[in-house]
Amino acid sequence: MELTNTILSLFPKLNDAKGKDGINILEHCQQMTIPEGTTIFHQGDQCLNYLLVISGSVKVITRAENGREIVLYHITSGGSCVLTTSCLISSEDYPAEGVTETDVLALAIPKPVFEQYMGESKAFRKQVFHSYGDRLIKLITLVEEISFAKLDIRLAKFLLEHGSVNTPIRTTHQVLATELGSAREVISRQLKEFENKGWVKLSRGKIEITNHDALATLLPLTKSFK
Amino acid sequence: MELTNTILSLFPKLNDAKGKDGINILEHCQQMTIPEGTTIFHQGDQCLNYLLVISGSVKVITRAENGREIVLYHITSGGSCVLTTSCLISSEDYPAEGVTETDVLALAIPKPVFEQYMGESKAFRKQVFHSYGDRLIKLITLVEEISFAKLDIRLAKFLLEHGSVNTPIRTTHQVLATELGSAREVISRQLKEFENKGWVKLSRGKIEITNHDALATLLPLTKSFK
DNA sequence: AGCGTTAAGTGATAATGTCACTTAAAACGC
DNA sequence: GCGTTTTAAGTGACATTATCACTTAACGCT
Repeated sequence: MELTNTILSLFPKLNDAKGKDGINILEHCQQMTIPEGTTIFHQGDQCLNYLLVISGSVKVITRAENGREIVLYHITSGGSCVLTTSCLISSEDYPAEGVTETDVLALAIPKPVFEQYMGESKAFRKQVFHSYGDRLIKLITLVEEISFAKLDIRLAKFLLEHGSVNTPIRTTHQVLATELGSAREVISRQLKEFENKGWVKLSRGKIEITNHDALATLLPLTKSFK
Repeated sequence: MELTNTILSLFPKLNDAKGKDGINILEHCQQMTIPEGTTIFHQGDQCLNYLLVISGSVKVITRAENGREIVLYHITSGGSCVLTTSCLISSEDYPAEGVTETDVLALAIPKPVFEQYMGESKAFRKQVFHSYGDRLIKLITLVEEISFAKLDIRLAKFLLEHGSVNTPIRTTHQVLATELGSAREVISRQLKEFENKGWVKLSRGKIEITNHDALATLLPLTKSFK
């Protein structure tokens, strides 16, 4: 079946995730389609499924009292929601909120099935742990960037990762600010500076990169940039 | 045995962590004593054991190129090092460094034993997952605090959590700066302000809280403060 | 074309970080 | 005990980022 192949290419480990009964875990999953803009979890929620994202994107954010937000990470094709997983087990409150950024196709593994396969399939455990490790590393990298990296550098990095000379970035300054944990005005000013230098061209809801190399010279030649 | 009881009181789940052979996981562990100031892991290390901390404290930090550091979290009695665990499985580079802050007594579970019990003991899995969830939540909270909370509030919170009117805090401004991801000068000035208001009394290497309630009024009445 | 909505710009000010120092306290060596 | 070294803390000037209270501009709709 076509979908099954897609799933297996995204989560190769699942292929080997067979229980004692020899039944592949995929037989116990349920597909879900979630429309854009849905809050799939927020602080204090209980969670009854282990979620694997087949297509689309979920952003995980945390919010300050004054309404400022910061994106912690995105869950895209092949990712799983470790935060809800952790809540499957530890049931602590988690201080974050997950919102679909696009329509999302996900695979839901019910809690009892999840627990069964965690015990029975080493491959499945590996899959789950891998996701955890990824998130931890992403979060640590985020802390590092927020604490140490200057905003112009982080902004340049974001622009280069999300656009190029002939593919403009379609987003608002507000979204960028949330993505980088800054304030809209700060982003606007920084972008304006880039524009004054002739590195980008701005218009409402759109940022065009006009000088890729100049932007790239801002970036440090370190681990954090690939 | 006395030590075993200590261990079990710290990690109650381990008591139930028996393999198929009925042998408790504790039989396969090895005790380690690690002197203060030892770097137990740093970026790129491989790790061959799952580490449980029995006594003492390990700080996990990340460092900027310019030498500034920030403490990500501490592993104390009853904690385990999920970062090395994640590297037990996923073997990605982790962007952090672990240093013992005191002499540390730890239990090392060799990788094969770890994997065996992960498969065989639900209790052990719970224990491991719980640690993971804790860390994720701590890191998310840290991101939130760094991004949104003002420094005076974070500093006040730290002071109240680590000292009281008759138990002064013995530490340097530099250590505090690292703990809060700020710069020494900023901490010094902020502390000086507190001193001018009569809330604390400063001397070299020591901070005495003289007005607990005044400090406490800075803190917001939210989730992040208990 | 006019209106409401959303995106972006602006100036003033506050908070925090950075740099290049100075000053002061403790620790060490003899 | 006293000078020397090391470490901790203080200081002023300046850069960066955040916040606030707006204004201006672009777009989508009827």
